[in-house]
Amino acid sequence: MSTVPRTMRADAARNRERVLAAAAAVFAERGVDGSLPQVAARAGVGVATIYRSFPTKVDLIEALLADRFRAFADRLTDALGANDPWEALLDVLHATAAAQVTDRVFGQVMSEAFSLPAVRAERERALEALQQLVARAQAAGAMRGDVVAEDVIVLLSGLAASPSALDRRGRSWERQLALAVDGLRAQGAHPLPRPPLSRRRLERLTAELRGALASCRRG
Amino acid sequence: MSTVPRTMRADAARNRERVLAAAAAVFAERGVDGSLPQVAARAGVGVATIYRSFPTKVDLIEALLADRFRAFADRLTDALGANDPWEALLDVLHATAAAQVTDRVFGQVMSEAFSLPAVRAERERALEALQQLVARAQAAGAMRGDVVAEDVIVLLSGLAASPSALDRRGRSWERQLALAVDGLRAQGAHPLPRPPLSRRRLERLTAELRGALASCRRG
DNA sequence: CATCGTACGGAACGCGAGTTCCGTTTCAAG
DNA sequence: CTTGAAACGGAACTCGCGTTCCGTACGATG
Repeated sequence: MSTVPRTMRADAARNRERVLAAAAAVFAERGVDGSLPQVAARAGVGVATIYRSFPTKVDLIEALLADRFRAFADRLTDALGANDPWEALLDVLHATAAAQVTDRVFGQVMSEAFSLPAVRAERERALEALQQLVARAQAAGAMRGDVVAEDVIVLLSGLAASPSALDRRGRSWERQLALAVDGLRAQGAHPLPRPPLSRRRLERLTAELRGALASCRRG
Repeated sequence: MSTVPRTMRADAARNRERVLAAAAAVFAERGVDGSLPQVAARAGVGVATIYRSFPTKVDLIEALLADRFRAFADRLTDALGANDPWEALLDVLHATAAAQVTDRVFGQVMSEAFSLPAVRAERERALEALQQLVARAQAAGAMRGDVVAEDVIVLLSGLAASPSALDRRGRSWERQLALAVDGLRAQGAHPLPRPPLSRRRLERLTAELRGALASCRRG
């Protein structure tokens, strides 16, 4: 009867990192449509090696997304300590949009995989910080009073999915963000029709938006 | 030597219409991810029958999209005759967003396939009418002066790709549209960074956005 | 250095897509 | 009604995906 080794073998650990790095690059460029053969080739590894660390493609993507959502939540939490909550919110929106443009899979996840189990904890943390930040920006009089955190999430999702998100060089997503931000200001706001998407409904809708990840689970 | 028949056979014409109707339904619901087996089943027809009218899947989709873009261009052209250009623009935006929510493939095409050859003519017509309408709304003082027609297209694309577009029942896309529209008003506008996407670059970016249609061409 | 078992790469599997082939059916002209 | 061509449906082909299998190689232990 052999003892169970407590640590991974050296080559296994090394390959796990290689796979993660390659996956980050491939999914950043191609989004969830990036394929495991592509990841394996980029990592200089066989496909089966991926499966030794990640049971399915979705697990691999979730591992990457957890990081992105954690950074998002961290930015929001940090912003809560700022003097000017509105300006702090704008900074977070800019930084997050920039991350979405750089990382296509993160841009997609905002609208597609918002409900992935692995990112649930970070998503909750992010939403709660965002709610507080929105409330403070509204209390400061800079932000219109009739928007909620979910509206901001939907806004970011749309921004990431629009053509301007692909314009890395021209950065025209900054222009679209500025346009959208002007719609969030208290100054000159017109009443909004319809109630906002509830958090629960937002999760349900994002779960069915685009079949890419869902069909992975099926197959 | 036989004479070439000038008209289609009766059953062929009937099946062509059935295929178009089924394709409209399937692609409206599933977007470009709808499959030809689904269309064939819905039309009560074999897959090969589709290919007798449409050489490839993309040709079938383009046939549907030409209609949608024509309606878009028509709405814009009609709006040019209105008394209040700003209100007329808002009506067009609302009607178009509603069409995108109802027809998922039309929503996707705004952001994915703006550059399809078959819709080129209608797209040009739509853009030119939109440019005029924007100019008039700006001249009337209701619309901010630093936006261009391409900004509006990008805005619609983002709206169609956001989770709120799936909320058919709650119609929360109307809320997001109202939010975006407030960003287009002259009142309280803040200067925009970056130049807008040029029409050419917009076409190029939408051509590569999401590989769904592009990969059809490849395969 | 020997050896045991973990981790390896690449071939193979199943699936569903878009597309094509082919024997059969159906339309319509004579 | 006959008959030839056009159109039919569904099987079959190719492709790439996610996933699994298996003989081989190599890192860790004594």
